[in-house]
Amino acid sequence: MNSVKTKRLNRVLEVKEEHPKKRVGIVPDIEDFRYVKTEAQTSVSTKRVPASSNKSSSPVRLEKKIRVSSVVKVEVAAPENWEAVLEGIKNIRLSGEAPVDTKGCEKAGSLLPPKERRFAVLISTMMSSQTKDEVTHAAVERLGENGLLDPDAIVRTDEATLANLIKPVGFYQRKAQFIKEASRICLERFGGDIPDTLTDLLALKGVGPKMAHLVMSIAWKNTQGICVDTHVHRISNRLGWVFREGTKQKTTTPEQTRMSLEKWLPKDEWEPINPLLVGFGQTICTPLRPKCGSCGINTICPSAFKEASSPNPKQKKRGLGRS
DNA sequence: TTCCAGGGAC
DNA sequence: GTCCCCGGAA
Repeated sequence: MNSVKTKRLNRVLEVKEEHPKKRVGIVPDIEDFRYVKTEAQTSVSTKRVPASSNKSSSPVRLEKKIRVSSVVKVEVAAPENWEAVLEGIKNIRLSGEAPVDTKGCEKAGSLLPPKERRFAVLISTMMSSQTKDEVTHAAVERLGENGLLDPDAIVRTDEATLANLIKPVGFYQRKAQFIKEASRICLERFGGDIPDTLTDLLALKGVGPKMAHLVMSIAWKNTQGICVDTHVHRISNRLGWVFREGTKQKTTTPEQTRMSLEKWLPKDEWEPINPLLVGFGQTICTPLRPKCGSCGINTICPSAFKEASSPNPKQKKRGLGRS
């Protein structure tokens, strides 16, 4: 067991040594955009830029600005028992079906040639947030039937038509707009293919860290980071797997969770951890009233029965009126 | 009726 | 950090 820890530390040290800490490029079109080769921390912000020199009628334009900054990875010991916990969750997942198992994005365009398949994965991913997998899948099918799993065709389709086609997916109007714009960028800057780096994916509106990592994994088979969604975020905290930088406090955002997890979780677990925890979160480790009683790791989980089936203690006030 | 999810805009 | 987008689930 000591060997495990040693191995882990060696691994981390390795990362530390190869850390180049260099700026390697500036992406055109986006002002003041710098990134480093070693992705480690991603922040996304928007910036106001004058739309054009002299059009008083047009408002300022917003550019999405991404900065991937490097941080020195420190030696972080893996959580006690993490292997047993992970193993336990894997066993739980083997014995039951979870919605995530009847997948979505992974299967998108699986019959298509590589480039077309990648595009289908991107579009599928962009549509999938807050949307059941079956609904996303159906929308992808509908696009395919209409010859619209193709950036060129999408660019030539008007937004309302596109929105109508994908309609049952969540936020379809907004997504139609983002998908059209992403298609244009794929054509203009990537020869009709999808971006193959995290940074370029993040530059697409409608693609945030969660989806960007998912696309890198699925479309390019090149896992750059952990795809952290609400389930991974919640469960990692319940397990005591993640902490805010330099503290022992829980993380408060999925991005903090991602960085904290990546510090110690072996890389070959990065891709499978998402479907694993998502399914676990859908069936057992639910946001509200987790089913600790029937959870196979309730003897080793630090949060077992801690927030059990008591009535929702949340008393966060919503905006009750106007001021 | 309220809550919730990724991401954008502010 | 807060609201908004849609619609389904609690």
